[in-house]
Amino acid sequence: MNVDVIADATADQDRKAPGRPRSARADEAIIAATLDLLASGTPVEALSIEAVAARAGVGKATIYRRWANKESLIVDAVASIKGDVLPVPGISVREDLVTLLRPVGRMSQNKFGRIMPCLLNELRRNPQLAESYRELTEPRREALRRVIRRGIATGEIRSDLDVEVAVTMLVAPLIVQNVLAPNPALEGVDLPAELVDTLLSGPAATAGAGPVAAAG
Amino acid sequence: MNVDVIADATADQDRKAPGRPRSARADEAIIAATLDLLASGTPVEALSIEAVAARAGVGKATIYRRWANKESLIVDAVASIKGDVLPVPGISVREDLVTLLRPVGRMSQNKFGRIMPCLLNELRRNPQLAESYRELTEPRREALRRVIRRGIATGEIRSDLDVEVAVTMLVAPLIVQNVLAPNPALEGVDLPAELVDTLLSGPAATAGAGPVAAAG
Amino acid sequence: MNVDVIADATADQDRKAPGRPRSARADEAIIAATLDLLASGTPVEALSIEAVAARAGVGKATIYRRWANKESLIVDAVASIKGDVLPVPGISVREDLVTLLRPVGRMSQNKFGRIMPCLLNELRRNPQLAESYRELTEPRREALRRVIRRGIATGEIRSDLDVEVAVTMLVAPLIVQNVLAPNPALEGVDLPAELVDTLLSGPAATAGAGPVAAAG
Amino acid sequence: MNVDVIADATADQDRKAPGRPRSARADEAIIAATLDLLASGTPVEALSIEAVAARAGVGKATIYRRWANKESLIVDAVASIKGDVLPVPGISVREDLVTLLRPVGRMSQNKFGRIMPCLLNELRRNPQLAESYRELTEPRREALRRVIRRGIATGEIRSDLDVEVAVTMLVAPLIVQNVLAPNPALEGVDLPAELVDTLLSGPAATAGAGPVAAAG
DNA sequence: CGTTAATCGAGACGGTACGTCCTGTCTTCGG
DNA sequence: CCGAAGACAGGACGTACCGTCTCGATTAACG
Repeated sequence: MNVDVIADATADQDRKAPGRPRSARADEAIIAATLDLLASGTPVEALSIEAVAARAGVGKATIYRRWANKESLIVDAVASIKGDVLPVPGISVREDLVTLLRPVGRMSQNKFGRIMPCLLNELRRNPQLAESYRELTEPRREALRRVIRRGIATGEIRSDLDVEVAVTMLVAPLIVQNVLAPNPALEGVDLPAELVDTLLSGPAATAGAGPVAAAG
Repeated sequence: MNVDVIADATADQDRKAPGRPRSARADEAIIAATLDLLASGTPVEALSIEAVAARAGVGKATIYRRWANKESLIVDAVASIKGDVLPVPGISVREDLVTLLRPVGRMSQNKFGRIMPCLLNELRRNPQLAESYRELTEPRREALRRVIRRGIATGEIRSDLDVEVAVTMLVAPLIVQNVLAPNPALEGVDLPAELVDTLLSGPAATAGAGPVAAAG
Repeated sequence: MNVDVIADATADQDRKAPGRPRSARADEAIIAATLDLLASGTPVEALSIEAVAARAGVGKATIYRRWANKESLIVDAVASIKGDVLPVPGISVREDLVTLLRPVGRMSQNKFGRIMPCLLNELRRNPQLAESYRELTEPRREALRRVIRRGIATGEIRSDLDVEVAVTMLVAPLIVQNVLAPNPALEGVDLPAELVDTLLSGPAATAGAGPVAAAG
Repeated sequence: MNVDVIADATADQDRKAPGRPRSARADEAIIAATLDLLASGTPVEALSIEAVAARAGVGKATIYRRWANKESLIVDAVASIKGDVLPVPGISVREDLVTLLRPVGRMSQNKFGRIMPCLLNELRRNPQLAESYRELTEPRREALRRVIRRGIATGEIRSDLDVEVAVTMLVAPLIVQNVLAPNPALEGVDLPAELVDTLLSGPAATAGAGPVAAAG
């Protein structure tokens, strides 16, 4: 969130600031330039204010007047893309989970996906950015949680599952595979489907008979 | 890989290079200094060759003579720590898996763990570093695979499990939780144990007959 | 000459440059540091921009923004010391000449004298520095010329003398003796007086009538 | 003088050193390379041992084994060119002096002349180089002295002249004009002739009457 | 005639300075 | 007051030499 906007909001909603008001166009141009640069591959550590200012057609001071440092600019830029709406789930629990996970497995193909990987290294160091990150991913995690709970209610999923752990086991492999250190052994695999099957003890659902029964 | 080693390999394995040979002590000092700086918190992007040279007591040219750039120095430095041996697993499959996963959950407490997080952001961009990373983690993954296969053989684990997917579902959540974006909802949880339980015991509970019972 | 001054002179004398103007304090600090280092014995070839920047409390870029290289910085630094005023001459032509030459014979004892010798080697290569040098020495040469012309007018000096050649014959031996290659055979000699006597009195002695006698 | 030769001379003239003797070809190649580089414009301060070694086809250690530093190499290199013989003087004293001075006025056209200017800056700092310089110039000065004394004996030159001062007054202007800081006011002048005329009280010789007499 | 030892070219060593670039801050101008 | 422009101090970059050192290979005199 823009520092001035915060200040204005907490101090005086109605009174006009003296002098020339800040240009909303500049705000937008700066945020857009930041996202553009991140999406076009610039790693966060190499994202220079100078480059952002140049691409936004704005003076460096104009950026520093609004954000205290590079990190908070990035936090705001990231927070601004929260709009990306979520797909609506389907009918079968298994199908719904796979549907929800699939875009995570194709992260490198949308804007959100191209920006995220650049930020991951900063998450450890920057709690605010981590917060923004969580705010962005939370709706997706919540959707997963809802489907899992629905599955438990309908008996499609066993009831002793820790929902949070389950969600993490579904999402984390995709993040690691797509964003950090792709494992060549998993390259051709339809990972979202495999993950769901593995978690939900596929055999019971796919063959009608669990592996133990088959082995017995 | 060291530039000279490359040269030797492509040219002539046996003939000695003319002139004074390169100092092995310098090699070691440079690698050690690099790892020290990484372990002491310096982020990869802020690791300067100048600082490495100073800490190693070495001229900058001595570094540039061996490595073309910062990245390949880091690749070699990382590759050099592969020595960290693995703990030997125990008896019960469930216990063995938890034992193997536990150190991953405590990565921030050993040298390897303090260095790794600094590198993750580079993995996407630098295939060589990614290769080094995989070489380092592969023995740990292989140990997990062996235990899982043993469990399948003894009937403690259902046989339809894709071993690679299972390994990833165990490891990835720990990496994400400890290194990237800790999820506050999982903060107090004994994640290694929860992961193993979620993966292994689920089917047993839903199918009415656990693998242990079947094996008994 | 400062690069900016050049730019202004060739482009537009009146229009202000955009952006923050250059700091006059930095200019002065850089020139002062340069002269300090030269005067304290640093030979021109060992004068490093890095040292100048450090002593001036200035970034290297601030120096390179103003001067393209070390040489032109030195040219400007030298040009800036032209202020050293000249002593006023006395009454007798012979005495006046000796008075004017004496400081040249004691160059190693004043600031100007300690800096000059460091520059001589550069004069051949650097026409701009040679120009600065000439601008600094010209007032002194002009003073000598005036005295010689006065002597010719009053009859104290023979009238066929080429003034420029005479000035050079007085000054060059002192430069060579004090700055370049002292001749041991002239070590104890009061060179300024000897030079004037040799130049002026010679003809008088051979012709039987000294200039003073002629003027008396 | 070569460091080893010194050692041999002071210790034991006859006993041969054990081991492989030093290569005379290397000595010559190094000296020649040094003079080449100096003559081809490289200023003394920019003459790198590395360049000398490269041009001589010799290792750097081969140079440092013989000379303690760059300066003493240059001293020896300069000393090695003393061979340049002097022209023989003519009949008239005035003509002889002009003949002797003329080559000094054309220094930039022979090898000696192209090397000398590079050295002048070092003379102040390096007594050994100054000594070499004096040894090289002394024969020329001595020739001038002899002619001047001959002129005094024959009555062509007045007898009260300090010979050393006179020599300096003839030579120093040429050095300054040709090597250090050429005075534009003297550019078209036949300086050697003018100097001799000015010193020898030209009028007496050219017009038969001294200036004082003419003015009286 | 083989041993011996100082030489040779080559090149790595720890340093220092180079001139460039970019950082985040600051200071001025014109609108 | 705002925007743009650009100077500010600082510091890392990768290169070039410095003068020293260390290597394997020569090479000449001594034994």
